[in-house]
Amino acid sequence: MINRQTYPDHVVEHVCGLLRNGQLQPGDKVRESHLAADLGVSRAPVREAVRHLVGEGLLDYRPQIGSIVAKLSPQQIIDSYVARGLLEGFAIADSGHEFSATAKQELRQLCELMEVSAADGDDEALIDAGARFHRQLYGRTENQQLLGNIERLSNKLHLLFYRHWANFYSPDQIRDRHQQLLKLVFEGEGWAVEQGFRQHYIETGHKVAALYTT
Amino acid sequence: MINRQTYPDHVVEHVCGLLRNGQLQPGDKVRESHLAADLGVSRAPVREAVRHLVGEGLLDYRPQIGSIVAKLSPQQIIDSYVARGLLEGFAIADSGHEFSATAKQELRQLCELMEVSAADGDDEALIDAGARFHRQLYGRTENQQLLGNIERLSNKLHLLFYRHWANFYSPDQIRDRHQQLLKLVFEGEGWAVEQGFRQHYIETGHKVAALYTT
DNA sequence: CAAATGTCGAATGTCGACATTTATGGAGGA
DNA sequence: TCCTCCATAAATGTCGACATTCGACATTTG
Repeated sequence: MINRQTYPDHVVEHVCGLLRNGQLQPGDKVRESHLAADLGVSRAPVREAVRHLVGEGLLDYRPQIGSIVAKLSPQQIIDSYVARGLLEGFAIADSGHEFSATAKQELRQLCELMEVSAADGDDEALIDAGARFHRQLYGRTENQQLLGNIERLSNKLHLLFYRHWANFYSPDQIRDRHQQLLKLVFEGEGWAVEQGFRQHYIETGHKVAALYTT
Repeated sequence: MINRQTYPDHVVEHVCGLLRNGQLQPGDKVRESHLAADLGVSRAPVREAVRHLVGEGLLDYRPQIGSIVAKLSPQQIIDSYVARGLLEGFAIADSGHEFSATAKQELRQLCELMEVSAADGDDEALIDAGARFHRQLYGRTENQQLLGNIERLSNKLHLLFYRHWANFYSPDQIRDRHQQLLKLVFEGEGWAVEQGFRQHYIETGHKVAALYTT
């Protein structure tokens, strides 16, 4: 058995699941005892999982009080997307090797898939295609340190906000925006690539943040 | 009491202290029982502290085996410094407000202080001045998300490698390198600032990594 | 003699219980 | 009616103990 699955991992998965299906929403209290009871384990592994999620930025934690699902302010939302644009843009611009023809083809197909999914109103497929699109790009970096940071941030934003960004643009716009990014990437001008992705995420960040200015 | 000091915090401080004074070195095993015994607490808070340090990247962890002080490969060292240059450069270039005259003055004095400390062979003062120099720069960002990432990375590199970088350059070079960075920052060309800091850390990263190619 | 195997000690993984702190809700008084 | 205070309940913080797993050494076998 290569990767031994310990209890804390299960708990983390469980909480992520609750976040995904909306049973846990930003601001909700996360009670260790409840998680422990639900999963039939003691609080020790649950505490580890919770502390892990706190480290990931998915939960906010205050000693003696407990933890709640992270509730980012509009500014924090923007900041997070800015940071992601910075990291992803650099990762892509910095990854040395060329794209194979099949890799380019795949990425272009993902743009089409996004448009089709959006047109069909299949948010899940759209979001999944988007995630794959971006991961195929930033995943090319050989800088594992960078990759880890990107994935942490990506996962956090995905779990907290994935519900929303499907509705910001028309199917056409979604395809065009991502095709434009691809054009920058394939042309290979580092600085332009970085600027492009920064802008891409700044815009998304502002749109998401606008939903939380109540 | 604003910030309640819990046991795990003490343990984290303790481990960081051991890293600072060299009693813990990369690759050393970190035993929960020993830490618990040394600090007179049970293993529960120790485990939390260890998991926290794992999240910070200071410890490597393998289930059922335990954790060791992170032992970065030369490539990982370079990657980490590249990431830091990326984050710090952007944070500085992106921070909007101008420098006050006193702020500029303070930064220039830190350059001088670094030179003097290096000339005196006072590594501790040199390292401290360097840390303050960089923190005064990147700390100007209002992007808390970014700041958190920078400080995590900064702290990690500091604790793992602070012993070395004092010896890479002559006192003159140290002062000149940092004065050059200041010049870029004060002139305010965003892209040049980012490039400058990236280069600064790439060079440092390669020098540190070279020490670990045994 | 080398390699595989069995055994033992030690460290981690998990548990249940207790101590401490916080939040809640009601009783009492202004 | 509203505020204050206190009592109660519930959640977190910590502890000690047990179960399980890993690593190392001694032993056996080819």
